[in-house]
Amino acid sequence: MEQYSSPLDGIFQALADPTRRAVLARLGSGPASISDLAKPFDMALPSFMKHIHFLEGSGLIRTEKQGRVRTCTIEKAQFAAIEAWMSAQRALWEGRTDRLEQFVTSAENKEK
Amino acid sequence: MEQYSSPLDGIFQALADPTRRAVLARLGSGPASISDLAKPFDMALPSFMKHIHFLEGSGLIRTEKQGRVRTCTIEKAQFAAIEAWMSAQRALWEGRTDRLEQFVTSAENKEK
DNA sequence: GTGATACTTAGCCTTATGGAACAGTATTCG
DNA sequence: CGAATACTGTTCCATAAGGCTAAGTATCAC
Repeated sequence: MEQYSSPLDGIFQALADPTRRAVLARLGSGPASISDLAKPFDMALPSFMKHIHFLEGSGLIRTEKQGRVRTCTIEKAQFAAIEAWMSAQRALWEGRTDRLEQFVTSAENKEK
Repeated sequence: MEQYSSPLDGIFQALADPTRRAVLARLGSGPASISDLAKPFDMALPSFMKHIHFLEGSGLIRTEKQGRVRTCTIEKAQFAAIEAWMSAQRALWEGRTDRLEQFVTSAENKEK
């Protein structure tokens, strides 16, 4: 039924893990390499890399490799999707039916 | 059943599924029974119930049974946790180091 | 050129998730 | 009472998530 899922699926899924939220918090204060990001975590590098790939797949970060170092940067624009969903949700329970709500809820309906 | 290191784990995980987001959207305009909520979905009721339990476990909804009908209500207060995390995140990349950021990021650290 | 560094790739394992079916319980209706 | 309604409990299944090792590749430092 839901063959085409919303970007929100990946975004919220990415945020559901404390390791990934911590990475985002770290990247909030500027780009960093994989190994710098991994340092605080008691985790094997390939396991950590899965989190990075997940974050990149959700669009919340962007990565670029130069030489042997891959640098990760936060993708602030993607956070707008969360704000939009939150706004639409609030609009619903505040009984508002404005343009933003119409836009976002119709986008949600297309998920199914 | 669900053991999370932070309430945010459960909240974001709950939001990561389109069925559950649709349920929240529906509940935004007022409480509803399980079967009313389930109607739009092409899904067996026990499967649907898992989503309801998940939402209840995350604190995003509250349910109460009267007679044979269980009524679900959205728990708006829980959405504040998301807003708080978003604010903290924005504060980080805007270079602010105010009280809110201090509070929320220290709460995040306690997750581990 | 050798060795250290910084990822990558590829398996493997365990648990969680999202779905199903089927049977059961408890209310409410006629 | 008996039947329909509204969940609820149980079990099963396939796939994804999150962790691990071990081994591979590509730079960079000397």
